Amino acid sequence: MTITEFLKPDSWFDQGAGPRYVQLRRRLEEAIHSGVLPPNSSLPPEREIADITDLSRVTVRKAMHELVQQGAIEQRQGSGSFVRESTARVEQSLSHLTSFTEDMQQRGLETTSKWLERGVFLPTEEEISVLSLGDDESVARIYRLREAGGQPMALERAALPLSILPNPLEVTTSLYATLDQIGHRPVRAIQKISAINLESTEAELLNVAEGTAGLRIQRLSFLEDGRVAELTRSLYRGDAYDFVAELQLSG
Amino acid sequence: MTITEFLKPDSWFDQGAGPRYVQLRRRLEEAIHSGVLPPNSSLPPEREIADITDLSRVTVRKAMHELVQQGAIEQRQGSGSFVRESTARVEQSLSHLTSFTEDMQQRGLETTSKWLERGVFLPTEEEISVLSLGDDESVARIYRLREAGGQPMALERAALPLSILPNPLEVTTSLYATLDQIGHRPVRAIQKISAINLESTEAELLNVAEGTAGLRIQRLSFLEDGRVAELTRSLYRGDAYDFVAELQLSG
DNA sequence: TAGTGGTCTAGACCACGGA
DNA sequence: CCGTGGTCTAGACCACTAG
Repeated sequence: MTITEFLKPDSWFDQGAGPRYVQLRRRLEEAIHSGVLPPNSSLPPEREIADITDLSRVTVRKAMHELVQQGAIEQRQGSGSFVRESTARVEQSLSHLTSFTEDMQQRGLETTSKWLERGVFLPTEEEISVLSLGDDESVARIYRLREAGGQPMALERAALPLSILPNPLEVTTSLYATLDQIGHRPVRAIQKISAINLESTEAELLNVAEGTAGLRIQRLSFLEDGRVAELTRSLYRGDAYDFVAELQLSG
Repeated sequence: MTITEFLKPDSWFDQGAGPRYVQLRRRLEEAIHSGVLPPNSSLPPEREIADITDLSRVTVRKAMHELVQQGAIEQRQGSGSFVRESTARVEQSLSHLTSFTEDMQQRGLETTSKWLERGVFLPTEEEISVLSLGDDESVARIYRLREAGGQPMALERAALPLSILPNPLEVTTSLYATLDQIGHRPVRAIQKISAINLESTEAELLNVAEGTAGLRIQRLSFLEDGRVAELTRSLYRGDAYDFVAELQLSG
């Protein structure tokens, strides 16, 4: 069964069964799940789908846009539309304070970082108050794209007082390993997790479609002596990450 | 400054500064953040915006669709487009096992439930294995839309062995309160959190746009004696919920 | 250079909501 | 009833990719 045959509208298109783009999207989902369109295979060009199904290209695009947003397919300008391989999900604990690099190493995944910003900067109002910075105290900032197993996984933007991390350029792979070396490894953190639709810039860096759901995480971590060590805001790919927490009945 | 003046394209539209729908979306975001369009105010009709900006309605719709997806505005067929009130975010702990109802009560929010399914059913394969059901053992299922302070907050689908909850119809508000009464309150749980784009059915129930980011949570909870008490899959509104976890350095 | 997805238009009809 | 958003079309041009 070729996809061209599979899309011939006589067999599935039902006048009056809801919007046509919804029906087409469902049909394409079926094709993917049934194996008519295996992972990494290419879909017919939009114009051809429009032709086969007797729909306009705008309508076809609307159906495909939803699949892109779901993460089911990927569109590359000038090249075509392709079924995405479902990426293996990675789990991260929400009770143990671990380092991304160390965490991934334990799973046997290579990690790399693309540096987007790294250095010493004038702090924002928020950083001054959250990190308890003194007057004229600068802040170390590290902004990077973290990848594991060749896949972009998260955007991480960390801010630390210079008293904790005097030289941000020392950080090459693991921030926590660097902090450990200079005796400033955090022992406790508060983390806030929410879901957002990724905006275009971020989505592009993470190699997902604009509007894809991601996890936004704000972490505030503390040294043993109670000093704030780090304020980090991260965006994780929703399709690649699960956070796992263990809960106890509160006394 | 009226919104009509604010949208006159002479002042902001820049030929060659990216797609027009992006420029229009940005301009509308500005209008909302600057107060030209206060919360709950109505936007001009799509056709009128198209007229003012000298764009086609399709392009205007594309810009507005993104705002809908961001949760910035809301469109009501036959009525119009409106600026959404930013809903206060609710925080839920990821270290203490609490009940939704009790949690909200503590914040002074009234909770209500819309029952979508409640009763005794034949278990799925997954339920049999996860809940350790015996042959011919049925399962109690509770599926409901949870609201707090008049706002839909989450969709919750719980499955419990009948040995834990013999009569699901007893559950009127708080599942955990009911379990407490019959001596089956869970003391521990494992929770898995991920981000997804909400599909149309779910989005509609939660009163957000299709494709909006939501938090998917799977919770497996246990009684004191180690028996599995409950398998719950929930979808939380991403714009209304933050999950908060406290992390410790793992030994 | 040919073929792909990305953007954009003008115009049509439908479905729903409120006066 | 009218005005709103929702769906849909045919056709155009641009931007990018690959052979």
